[in-house]
Amino acid sequence: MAGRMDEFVSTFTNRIDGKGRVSIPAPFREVLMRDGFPGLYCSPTLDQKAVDAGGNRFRDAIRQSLSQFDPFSEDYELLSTALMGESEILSIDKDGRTVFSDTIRARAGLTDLVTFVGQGFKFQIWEPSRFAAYREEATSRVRELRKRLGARGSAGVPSQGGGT
Amino acid sequence: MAGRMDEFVSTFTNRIDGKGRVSIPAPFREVLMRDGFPGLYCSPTLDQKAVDAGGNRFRDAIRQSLSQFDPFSEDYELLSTALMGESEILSIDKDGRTVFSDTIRARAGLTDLVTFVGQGFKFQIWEPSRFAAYREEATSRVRELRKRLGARGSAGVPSQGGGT
DNA sequence: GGGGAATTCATGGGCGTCAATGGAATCTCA
DNA sequence: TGAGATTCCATTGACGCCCATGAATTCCCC
Repeated sequence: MAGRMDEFVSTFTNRIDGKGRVSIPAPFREVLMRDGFPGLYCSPTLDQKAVDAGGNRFRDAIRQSLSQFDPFSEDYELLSTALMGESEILSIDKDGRTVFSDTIRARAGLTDLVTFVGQGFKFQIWEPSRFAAYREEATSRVRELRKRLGARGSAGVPSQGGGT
Repeated sequence: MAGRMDEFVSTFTNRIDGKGRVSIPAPFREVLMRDGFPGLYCSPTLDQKAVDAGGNRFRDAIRQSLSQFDPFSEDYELLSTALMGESEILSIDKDGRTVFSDTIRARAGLTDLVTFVGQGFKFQIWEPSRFAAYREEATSRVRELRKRLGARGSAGVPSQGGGT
């Protein structure tokens, strides 16, 4: 897989060892390195049992959305609690591994395997079987969406088979 | 945990010992150190049973928000009384611990555990179970807010499509 | 073109360091 | 002088760092 990428692409599944360590997929490490964030910024995926992660670019997106609120407004309180309070900054060791906190493990329902799903400026962390189910659903929904759009002759949704 | 951060992020819960001492989470100490404030600036959270805390940046934000009011207005009186009058500056010992005043303990309803919630330029001090409830509420309200704004971006970022 | 060497990565284990916590010792002010 | 507070140590458990293994891939040279 060619490097030189500044976005998280593709899906990888790695093992959590006895000490709780997981290797972050090398291509993702490359992106993070390039991004410059000294670690891994993690934030819960609001409507899925998963966790979003990334570097500066991801973090800035969150901060930016907060910045439009008055620092002492109730909205800021709520958002900063939900977004920053629930976020975590994980460190990445010299071997490219990290240790997920209990909170993150619980949130994503992780046991001994983790699936990393590239999503451009961020990636997601899933429990493998849960992700498989989600992907199934997503795929069928896209299929259905295409059918709807196709009926109107739209070129909006590109065709392509299921996936990995 | 990767340092080099200039904002309070994530949530930590520490124990108050028999003498009233609590360790301030190391990452937060790091931020305070960087901020330069010699201690911990504490001010009551206006609409919650909790306490806001931070360094220079936090204190400046309070002043800034006060400055938007006419210094002789009743609003100014009320706010400055609530924000500045009720503020306290706590010291941090060599081991990174502080001792909360009775006022603060009462205001947040603290007993033997404290939860520190990062919120960017400040963090909040909560009694753990009380925070758990608030977090629930915050999360669901953000979810609904996000739905209302119809924002895309599974980053959980409302508006501004935190995308590429 | 093929076989082997060198690389890249994921993974495991041992160990030193640091943070959180508890307790003792010292200090201070009424 | 005594209660509360501040500084100094000690313990323990978590985390970061280094090295080893092994599999899969790439590179290179004959």
